[in-house]
Amino acid sequence: MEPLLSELSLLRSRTLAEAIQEEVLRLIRNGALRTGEKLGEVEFAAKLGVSRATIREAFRALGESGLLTLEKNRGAVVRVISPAEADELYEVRAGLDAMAGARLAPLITTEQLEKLEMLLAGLTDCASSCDVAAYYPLNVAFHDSIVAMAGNATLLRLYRRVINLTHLLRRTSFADAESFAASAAEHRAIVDALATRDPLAAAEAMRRHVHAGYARMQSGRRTAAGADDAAADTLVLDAGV
Amino acid sequence: MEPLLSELSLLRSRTLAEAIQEEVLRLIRNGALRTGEKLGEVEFAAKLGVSRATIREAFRALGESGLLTLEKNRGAVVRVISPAEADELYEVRAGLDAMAGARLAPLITTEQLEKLEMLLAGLTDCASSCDVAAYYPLNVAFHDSIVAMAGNATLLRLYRRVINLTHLLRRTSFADAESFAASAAEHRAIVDALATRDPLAAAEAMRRHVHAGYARMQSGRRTAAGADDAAADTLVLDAGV
DNA sequence: CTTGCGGGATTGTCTGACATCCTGTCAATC
DNA sequence: GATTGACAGGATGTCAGACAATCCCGCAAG
Repeated sequence: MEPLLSELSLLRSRTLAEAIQEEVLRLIRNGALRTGEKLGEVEFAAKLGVSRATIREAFRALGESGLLTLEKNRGAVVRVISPAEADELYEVRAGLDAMAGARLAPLITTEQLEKLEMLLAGLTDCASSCDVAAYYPLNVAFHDSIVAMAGNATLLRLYRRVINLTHLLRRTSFADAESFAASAAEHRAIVDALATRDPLAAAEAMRRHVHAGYARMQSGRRTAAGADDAAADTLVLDAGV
Repeated sequence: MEPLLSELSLLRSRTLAEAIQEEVLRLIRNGALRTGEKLGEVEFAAKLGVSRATIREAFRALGESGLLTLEKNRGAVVRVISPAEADELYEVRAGLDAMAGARLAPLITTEQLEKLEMLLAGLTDCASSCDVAAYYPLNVAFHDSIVAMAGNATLLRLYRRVINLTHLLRRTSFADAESFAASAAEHRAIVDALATRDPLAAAEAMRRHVHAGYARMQSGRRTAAGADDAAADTLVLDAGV
């Protein structure tokens, strides 16, 4: 974790606790920290080269954001999300995405449509070459862009919070070209609906995509059950939502 | 063994920082802390009888929750919400309420309907007697109950976060019986729509109510502009949303 | 009026300390 | 053998104090 320190000393505009907060989020996102894992204060402080007080500030913020579970006298663990909570999470996410779609559709500009088309082109490229590793960040950017374009910063904040929580779910990639194609088609449908400028159509396209993606993720996990080895753990990919 | 546990369990399960967090929220809610007010660490630590470290943990969590704005080397201030952000906030709230309504309508039980009817009866009582002080908490309870009944804990968490943010807005009460009546009618419409068990109708009733309530709040503030004296500051009431 | 310059106040961060609580172990007991 | 009790070790909750970096404000100079 030496690279963190060099980065920290360079970023004077951020507080140490904030930097650590982001670092933990990064560690969760890329799978270095896994669900249920315990984060000892002294251990973490030593590893990151900061004091316990700073670590505790970061942990408390992460607890408030829902990424960590803090229990008194028992420390912090990476939050465990039950299947039921995952359902809830994706239902809420579908609702937020639908909101963004409904808001954006009537106001979307041609530049924004072009940007989405560009992202979509990248997505279909990755899909056709089955490059799952490249697909994931593009997919995240695609959805984040739509919500950001909706022009409601409060909505964007909530959306990103929910997205961060979804990173706590063990992500499974779809190896089959079929799922790739379905995901790509849904993305296409979203952009088309936005181009129509019809709020309801855009909202529905978004909602359908999230639900379908979640369903793909669940079926993917179901088929991948048992093959839960180290390779699967380092595989950090989304379900094509 | 119950009596002892009541006090002990509170201290055992709650950390000092968490208690302070709630205390600050309470102070914001009842108007003791006003928007834009600065919270000095040492001052607050002395006032609450805790150390700076604990205060900083609480402040960081509150910053993450959006109630405080933390700027490096500049301290914490109660977040200031611009009119544009207020618009965003209520739009998001309308969306969340609509989600809850849509989810609850098909599954609502008769007991739940009865509870809502009871809350509604209390609301109309307060409305007819123009008891604004009693109206506010009932109103909050009414809406919170609906979202809680929706059975999506994640949604409820997000909803409460948004509601907490709305507490940062200077609330203005409607003195006129007209607004009272409108609010009561909308609540009636919500319960009726839920009783229908039609998701779309319930969602629309919720959404309309939030938007109408926000409009009432804005018009109330507009007419109350200028009469912005101490009495108005201590008046902690909602806009009948 | 603007600019530049202290100096006090506040924040960021660390160290060290101590009481309390949790956890795992091991022996005593039933 | 399972349950209980006691105990040591480690982790957390909270505090006090320290110090550098930074901000803020007033005042003098231009």
